[in-house]
Amino acid sequence: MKLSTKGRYAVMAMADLAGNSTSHPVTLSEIALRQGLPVQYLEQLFLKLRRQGLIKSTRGQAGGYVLAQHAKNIKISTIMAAVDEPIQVTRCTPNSEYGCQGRPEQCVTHNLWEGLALHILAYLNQISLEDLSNQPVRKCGKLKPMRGKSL
Amino acid sequence: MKLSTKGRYAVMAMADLAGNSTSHPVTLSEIALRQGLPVQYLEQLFLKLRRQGLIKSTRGQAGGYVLAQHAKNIKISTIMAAVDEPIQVTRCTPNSEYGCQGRPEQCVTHNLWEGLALHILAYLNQISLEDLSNQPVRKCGKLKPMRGKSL
DNA sequence: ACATTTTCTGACTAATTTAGTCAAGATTAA
DNA sequence: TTAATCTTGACTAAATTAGTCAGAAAATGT
Repeated sequence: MKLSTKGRYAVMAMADLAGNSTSHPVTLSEIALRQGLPVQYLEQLFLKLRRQGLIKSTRGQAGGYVLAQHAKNIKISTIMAAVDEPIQVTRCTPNSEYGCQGRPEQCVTHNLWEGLALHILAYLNQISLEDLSNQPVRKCGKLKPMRGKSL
Repeated sequence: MKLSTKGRYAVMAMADLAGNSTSHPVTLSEIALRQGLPVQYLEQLFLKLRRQGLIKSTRGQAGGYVLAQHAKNIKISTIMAAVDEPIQVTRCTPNSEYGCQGRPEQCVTHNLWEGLALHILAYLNQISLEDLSNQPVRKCGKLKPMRGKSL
């Protein structure tokens, strides 16, 4: 059960954008530098984010990217979906070679995985970019779970 | 965010074992047949499950595998861990090339991913093999979320 | 007009992971 | 002994990941 860099980088970059693009557009190289990510990989991701209407771009000098919506309204789940990071815990399609092709007795675990996927989605859908910015800065590695809307 | 077949197959096979090994050991080929999984792949998985003390094996004729503990006490999270299916949503190690190497300001998303991992683990840790067996049989594809301890 | 900065886009690729297969041995029961 | 079964490591084809490369297009400053 892994999260690929695609999803992780996208959220990192969007969080950066949320915090820094308030007055003027932010360039990819700025973000790449601040977050320590490869620029040319970000280009790919931002293309998708723009096509999904999450960000707006300005070309040329003094250009860059800005959020297309208020940070409060952009959910983590939306970002993940935009860069093709699906929450995929079952391969129970009608045509799959293995799995429960219409054989309900083989499907004991199906509900388990479906439930897990719903669980994850609900979690990511409840947290917005704004929530990320508002949390207290904390050293990496020394993690204590938060109360309430636990990040 | 994907679940690999390793974790999925392991849970499927263990659930099968829980339901069928009450009176006598169950062979891998039986499980493979019932669940529609490749035998030789299951061998690999069962090796790990045995080494982690989740199942017991008997060799020779009439041999096979049995649960080493009561189904009630075997949590899904334990099975996943046993076959090396870690819940990995961050790569925030001290030596990673990208990520937040001691730079706390770059770590806005860290708590998010840690929280997600905890969330997933809690979910998988709350469900036992017995829970899987006790749920009502239901056609694959027609899924309605359950109440209470939602599978 | 021109140079510079920036986004935009598709094609390509090396490394890793996944999802197995293959082959040979060890152990036990009949 | 023979057949069934687990045990184990080595191997591999295919897919995915995580990028890189190259160049076009657009906007801006001089």
